[in-house]
Amino acid sequence: MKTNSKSKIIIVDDHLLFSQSLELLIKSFGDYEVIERFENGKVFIDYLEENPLSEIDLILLDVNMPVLDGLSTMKWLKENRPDLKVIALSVNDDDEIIIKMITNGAKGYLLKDTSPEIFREAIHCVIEKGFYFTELVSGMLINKVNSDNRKISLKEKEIVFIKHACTEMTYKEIASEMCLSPKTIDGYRESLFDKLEIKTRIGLVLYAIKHKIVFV
Amino acid sequence: MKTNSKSKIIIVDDHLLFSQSLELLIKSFGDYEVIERFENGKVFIDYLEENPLSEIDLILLDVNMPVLDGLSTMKWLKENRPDLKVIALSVNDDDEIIIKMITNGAKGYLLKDTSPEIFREAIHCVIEKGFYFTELVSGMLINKVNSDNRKISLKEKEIVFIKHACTEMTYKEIASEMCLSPKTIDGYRESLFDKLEIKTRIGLVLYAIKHKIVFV
DNA sequence: TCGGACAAGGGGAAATACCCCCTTTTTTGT
DNA sequence: ACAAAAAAGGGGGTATTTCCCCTTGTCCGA
Repeated sequence: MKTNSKSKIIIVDDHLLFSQSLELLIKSFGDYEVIERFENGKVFIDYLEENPLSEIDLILLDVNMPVLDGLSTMKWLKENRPDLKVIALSVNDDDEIIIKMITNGAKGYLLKDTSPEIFREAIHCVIEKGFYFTELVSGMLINKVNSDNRKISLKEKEIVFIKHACTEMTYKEIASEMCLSPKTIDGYRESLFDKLEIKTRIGLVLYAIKHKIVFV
Repeated sequence: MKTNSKSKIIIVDDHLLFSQSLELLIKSFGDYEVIERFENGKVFIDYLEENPLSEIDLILLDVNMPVLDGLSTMKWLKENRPDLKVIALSVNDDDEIIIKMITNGAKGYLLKDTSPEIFREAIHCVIEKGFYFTELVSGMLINKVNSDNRKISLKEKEIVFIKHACTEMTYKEIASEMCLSPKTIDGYRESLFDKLEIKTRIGLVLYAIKHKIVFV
């Protein structure tokens, strides 16, 4: 039956203007229909759990959303519904997040300034062939597998310390806040300086902001 | 003739998916037509200069764009075409930028997660009555006029110093970089701490990033 | 000629950065 | 199952940097 019925698409995006408009754009292509729209990952997952048998050919998933964001949603899908095909949509071309979305199973990653023609081709491609990657994304994948293998993994305590370090508290104050001796805090500091290749607390703050450990 | 012809709208947004989709949404309302779309302020202004007589009822202006952003475009419009009505569209509800867009003549400010119904009402309102402000924006305006009158103005040297302070250089190194005595730098530091109500260099870094003096 | 900005400096307390050291628990490899 | 190896927490001491207050001169515009 699939050959003569339209492909079923779901949109998950908190920008209502965008998601409703996008539905119209997709409709105008003629080959697809938007069966549902959700404004964050949470309500989308709720829907999937209540309707496990609903037929879905493609999911258009926004990366930046409140409540449950694109990456977390992607992780849930990888775990629970790896059968579903997802194209991630985003305004930013941040290396990290693109890699993460793809390693968690996204079949495509499009920026929102993509032209409607390419968008249409990507939808077609993913539904028919299973994937679609732009040059931007392919290039990034090649770069990443070649170079960035030494992954810096931060432990929970370190993250907490970094967040505190991004305030005007002194280390002593941070220590008492975290119920640890100032010496332990000094140990965290030193090992982080070493690990992150920085020399001052300023460097730590810049690192934290760049890697979205803290928000400004 | 205006009463029985559709209102003419222009969209300026670099997200092609959004802008093309939005055109469809606006068309679906029935009362409006999108006569042009541009992907940044620069090409839009070029168009205005070449077609100074084109009839435009409303401009939907994205705030975050490459080449020439929403605010700069708004300033140009205030200077050169104050007759044109603009609704600013944005994903972020940053106080500063909202205030700036409005003080530069925007007749409305909508977040992109606005519902299509409110969007439609806003368009209607601005074309007919001249303005439309959501509660978010009104509340912000009231807050701002009441509280934030003391403007913090930074001098060029101070800006340069702040940029250097947002690196791992010591104050001594900054001094030699700026060809000043460490003690002069110390003076800059102290007066800034005072002015910006901060207590540590960390606070200065956070301030600089928050106010986009430096970028991460 | 007064005030105010800018530049420079002295002295000192506090915080930060950088050493080398120790014990206890947890994890891991085989 | 057991030893080896990390990881987590704490300690002493020192050098450097940051932070703070207070003074001196100069130049410039009102």
